[in-house]
Amino acid sequence: MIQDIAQQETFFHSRLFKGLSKEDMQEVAGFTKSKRLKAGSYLFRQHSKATHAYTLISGALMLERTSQSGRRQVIDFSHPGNFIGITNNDEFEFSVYCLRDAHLQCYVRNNFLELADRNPVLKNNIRRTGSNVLTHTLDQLFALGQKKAHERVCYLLHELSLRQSGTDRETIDLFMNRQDIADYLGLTIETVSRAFSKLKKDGIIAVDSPHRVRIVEHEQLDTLASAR
Amino acid sequence: MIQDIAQQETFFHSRLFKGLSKEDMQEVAGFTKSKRLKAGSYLFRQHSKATHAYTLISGALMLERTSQSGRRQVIDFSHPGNFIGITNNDEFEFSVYCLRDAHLQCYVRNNFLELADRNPVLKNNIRRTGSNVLTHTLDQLFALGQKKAHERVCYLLHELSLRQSGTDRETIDLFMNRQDIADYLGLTIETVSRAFSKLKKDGIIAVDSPHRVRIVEHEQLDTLASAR
DNA sequence: CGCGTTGTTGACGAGTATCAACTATTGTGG
DNA sequence: CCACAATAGTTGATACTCGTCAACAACGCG
Repeated sequence: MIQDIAQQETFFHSRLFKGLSKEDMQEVAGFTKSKRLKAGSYLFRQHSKATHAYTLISGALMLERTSQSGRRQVIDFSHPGNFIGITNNDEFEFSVYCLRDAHLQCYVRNNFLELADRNPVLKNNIRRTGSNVLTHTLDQLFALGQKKAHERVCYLLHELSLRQSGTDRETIDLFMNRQDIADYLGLTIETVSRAFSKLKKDGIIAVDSPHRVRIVEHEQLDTLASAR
Repeated sequence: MIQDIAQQETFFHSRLFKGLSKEDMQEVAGFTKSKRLKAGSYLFRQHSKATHAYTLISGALMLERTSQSGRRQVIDFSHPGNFIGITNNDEFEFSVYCLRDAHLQCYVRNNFLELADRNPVLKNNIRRTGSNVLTHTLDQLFALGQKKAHERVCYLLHELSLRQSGTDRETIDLFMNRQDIADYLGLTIETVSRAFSKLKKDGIIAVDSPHRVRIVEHEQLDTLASAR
């Protein structure tokens, strides 16, 4: 119950709707549906028609892209509050996989865009969200092109630390597995594992369990994350 | 003179203005200026105000991004016909450097966006162009994350082959230097050089001069370009 | 023609992938 | 709730790729 209120807050305070009036929000509510998604299923697939857009209320998602030869590149991980499905194309350019049982707000794309046409605030918010996708991808590009394995892992931990909800920036909940991390950072699972071991040995992080990591030396982690 | 006609053609047949009426084009012309840029100078810098947008008529540009630590990631190379400066943000997320004396069409951003608001065709074209930037970046991400040095070089050659104007898909004009290629592919100049040598030895390309390469085995090149 | 810049090649070492064995964790049925 | 199996993660040995440093070659320009 307390969690449900927190979830609603996440919805209304999402960057996407920041600055919208009560009336606007009611119109949004008119073409919005709630959706539950089980971990292990897909929200939508690469190349499917982009009929809807989504806000993640709770749970965790993963954006991935598969090449012709079947190899996967993980593009991003989604936290509550994130907006998914803003695409300039009519088709999605990636698949969205559910890592943890999720609750989403689901908007009809055409209604959404139409409202955005009339509402400069929303329009601007959407534009900025889209821009952030590109900025993020460019940062990732830099990480893959320039950084070493353990620096890439720091980059991920730094990102997760900033984005996860709640006030605790130290304890990081790794809701993805090692293969997902590897495919995100352009590494193998073994190298990712070794990177964690190295960071642990150097006293920068503490690994409580494979999916629960604490940042011990935040500054050193940040330095490594933005190295090169 | 003949070249000038060709350049005009490039402007009017640009994907950006595809499907626009004569009247629309006249309005576009109203807030459009011609601009010449010397090789070695910047069209605009990262973080500068995005007041204008551009179409490249002739010459060659390079999109790059610099990290806090001063390291450079080349994002893309621009050919005649390409649209530059579509950004969701108010600031540019990258710098644009002129590799070869360029002729550009230069639009006032606000007028441009305002017309786009009224004109669904143009709006759609802009949206698609923006989408292509993301798609391209995602492809590059995949290349950096998954491919080997010589495969990345093939990926670049394949791209250049597809995009360069003219009918000759075999002879490739490398208007950037080895450092630019290295920073685009996340490699060092030595590795890039060795990759060219290997492809030459394997009979896939012929290197007429450092900036002039012929594709001998197109199929093999494509296979390597899309490997993994 | 000499000089600076750009590109190539070689030797070597650091870093990452691969293969394999092992350990920890999670899930399932009794 | 436990035992066991299946899955996920870690560690070690080794090979290969790529980066680094250094020398050399080719090109462009005054």
